[in-house]
Amino acid sequence: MKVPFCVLIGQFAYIGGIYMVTYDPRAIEPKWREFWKEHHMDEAQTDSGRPKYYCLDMFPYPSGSGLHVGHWRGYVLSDAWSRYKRLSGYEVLHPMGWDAFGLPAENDAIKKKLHPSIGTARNIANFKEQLDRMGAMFDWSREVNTSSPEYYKWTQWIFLQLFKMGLAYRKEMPINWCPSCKTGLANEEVVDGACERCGTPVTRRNMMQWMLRITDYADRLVDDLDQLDWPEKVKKMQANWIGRSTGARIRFAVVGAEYEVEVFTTRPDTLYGATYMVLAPEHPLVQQITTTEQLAQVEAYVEQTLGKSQLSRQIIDKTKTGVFTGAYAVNPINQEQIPIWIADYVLLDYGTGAIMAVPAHDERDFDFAKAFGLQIRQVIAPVAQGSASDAVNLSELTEAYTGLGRLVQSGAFNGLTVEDAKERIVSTLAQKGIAEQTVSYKLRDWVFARQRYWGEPIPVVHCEDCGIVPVPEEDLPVLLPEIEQYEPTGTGDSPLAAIESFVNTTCPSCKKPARRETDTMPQWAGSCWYFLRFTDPHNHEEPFSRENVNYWMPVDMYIGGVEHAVLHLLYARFFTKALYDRKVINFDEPFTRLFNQGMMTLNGVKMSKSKGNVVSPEELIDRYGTDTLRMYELFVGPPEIDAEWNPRAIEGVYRFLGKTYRLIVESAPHATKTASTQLQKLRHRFVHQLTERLESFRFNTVVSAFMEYVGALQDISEPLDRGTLETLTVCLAPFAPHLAEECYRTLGHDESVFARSWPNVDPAYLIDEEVEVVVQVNGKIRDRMMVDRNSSEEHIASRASGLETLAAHLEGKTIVKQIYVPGKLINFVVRG
RNA sequence: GCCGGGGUGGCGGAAUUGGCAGACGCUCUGGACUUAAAAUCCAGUGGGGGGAACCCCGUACGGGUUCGAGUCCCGUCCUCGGCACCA
Repeated sequence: MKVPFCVLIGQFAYIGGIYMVTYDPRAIEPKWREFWKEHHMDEAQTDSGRPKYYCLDMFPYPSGSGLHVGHWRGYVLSDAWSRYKRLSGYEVLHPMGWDAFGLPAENDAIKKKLHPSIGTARNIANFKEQLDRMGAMFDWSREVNTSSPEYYKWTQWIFLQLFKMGLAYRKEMPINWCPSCKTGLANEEVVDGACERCGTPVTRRNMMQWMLRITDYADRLVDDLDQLDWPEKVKKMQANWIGRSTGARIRFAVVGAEYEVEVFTTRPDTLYGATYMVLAPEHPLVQQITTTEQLAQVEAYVEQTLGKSQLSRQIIDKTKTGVFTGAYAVNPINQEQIPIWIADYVLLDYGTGAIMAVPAHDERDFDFAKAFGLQIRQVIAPVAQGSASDAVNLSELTEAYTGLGRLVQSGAFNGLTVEDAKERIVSTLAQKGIAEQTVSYKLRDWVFARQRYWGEPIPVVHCEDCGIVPVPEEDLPVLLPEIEQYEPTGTGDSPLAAIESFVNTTCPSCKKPARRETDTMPQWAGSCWYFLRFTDPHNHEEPFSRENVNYWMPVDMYIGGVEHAVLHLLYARFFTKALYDRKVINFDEPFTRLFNQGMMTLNGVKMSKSKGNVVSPEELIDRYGTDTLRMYELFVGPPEIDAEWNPRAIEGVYRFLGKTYRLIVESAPHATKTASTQLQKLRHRFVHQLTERLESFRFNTVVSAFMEYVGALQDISEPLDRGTLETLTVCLAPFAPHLAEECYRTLGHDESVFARSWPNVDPAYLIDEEVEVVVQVNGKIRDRMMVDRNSSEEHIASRASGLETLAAHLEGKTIVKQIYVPGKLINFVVRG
């Protein structure tokens, strides 16, 4: 077999006797990454005079498995957007860092018997190299690492501010406990009753816990969502999570005792229909009101409930169980005596942990009443639609009626609408001091402590005399000790509790011996404020200077996965609001705009190392180059939608870039100075369309716009002009930056293509003198014709109706109507 | 159960305000170049009918509004997320 004669000379290949331009990304890409680095092009300046733009990626947890093409999606998006913003005249801050504390590093360390900081450092180095090959414009001079003492010193500082504001407190309470991770969890970390991280069903465990009073901010966290340019879906998820509902607290006296049972209800209008009450089994009143006859049964039931996991209590089995306490309460509206039950469908930590049960108008109460033969009394009658009277329809209920209507069997309140009755009944009771309007939330305070090693030590000291004493700010950071044994103890104590040299200290206040807090902060702590640190990452005096933080913040564009819709994004908003209240910063929302990129799937499943379906970028880069992979990631589908990896389709993008490169390089030597009208029109239309698609984040169609334009340029026989070639090059720069730099030099420039600015559109070129008008009969297209842009409707109608192609459709019929959409369409409506 | 997103060729997807459905890419077929291949280029590619010009059907399904519906309204099915005994 003969070896073909092929020599590469720069960008030209000599193949079989002719010179051909070849696109060889391997020869192009590394040198431009060097060039950008050398010229510090990725670093954001505060004194450039350009308006600031802060574009942020959700920083990664540096896992051992590295990046796959799914991770690329968000990073490519943010990089293309950042570069576009830069070309559009902004000074762009686009930093990157590491969310480096957390369980996987710790578990991995235990397995490999290697300190977590070592594995973490190695993973970070690997991630950084991978990100580097992406050609992304990250400002590495601002890199942060949440597990470094220089960083977590300030995480601890922020904790102290929260403590001083009364937002951090300790409380003994049952918390979610993951038996596998051997640590407490926040509510947000429990998914379907199981640990979000490892899937083990969580149990309840009574523990003294550090808590953050996020519920104090519930109203602001939900109200301020309105001002954010976020996906509606995410805003709704947060609002649902916070779960604000307005209702009333009503107190019922217990018969023959001094106790009162307070309930929360959103339906005070149904008070006459309350036929029994239910307390959560853990409710403190249970022991006091239970009669001796019922004691054994009640105690057994309480024990049974406490033994149930959250999973089986709330998710698997919703059949109603419960026990009568033997006690009765007095309904304050009609003095009726109703039995008090306990049942596990009432949760201790929502509302007051007790309810008035209205089986006729609540599905759960209905099920319970049916199961235990309790009375069901209808007090709301649906009002037939269109009926003006308040005619009632009192039929036997087969299910709870939860709709609107008017009150019946409700004494003086009969006939009122549900809405009116809610107010009237509460105000009636309020006058006697036994009820008031109130608001309840699903959001709970945040369990802010983990019993693990690899996290920020909580900077407080326990002193026998002074109680809980914060570590003085000047003594921060409280360093995580270098230790040999960091296995979780499982006893509820952190591994730090076993380190005498760490635990034993002196009280900052009275100087007597004292013990350090040994719990660490949850993984979310560091990510609650990293976006602030990026604005001033090397500050040793404070977490950030006011000047810098207020200059760059808030983040203008935040890009990341939707999996953080509630957790991280809610916590970060809470920290921001608290710091705003502490007057540390002058804004109270961190992320003005949020974009959630879709996942990358393979065989319909989310790409992940554990599922064994990852596609690694490395070999793709070797084969096609970074620019091709970048553009493919954008082309694969709408950026917010999950996309299936298609190994074939990347070829198309590669072909396109090769074509583009050849077009520019081959045309450059004989590019004309001036452009024909045709080329001008093509160019301005292209830029117009491109910009529009870009601004609306339709990146997949951005790539098509390039393909169409380059295709059109190839079809043109005349030589291309400089303006066309340069515009195309500049426009390509955000997406295929290496290729754009290369082409820009070929076009004779010495400086970076990013010194240019995004091209303007001259609207004059968007208008055609001749336009195509679609000709329809009864809405069906029968022909099209070219007409002068300024033609009158009469002219167009007469020309169109005379078209040969229309004859058959108009013959023997009368035109009863004519619709004309200027410059677009004429439609004849015919009859007969 | 509740809340949200989505259903368009063989495939990924376009169609921004109701106005040419299927842009762009992949796949496949044919052709050019080549001793041959790769690469590249050209043509075709929703279904059906016809020799042809053309005609009919077609955006999950069933209705409706409209001169005109992928787009708006009502109902149904499927699918993917989120929440889930939150009173």
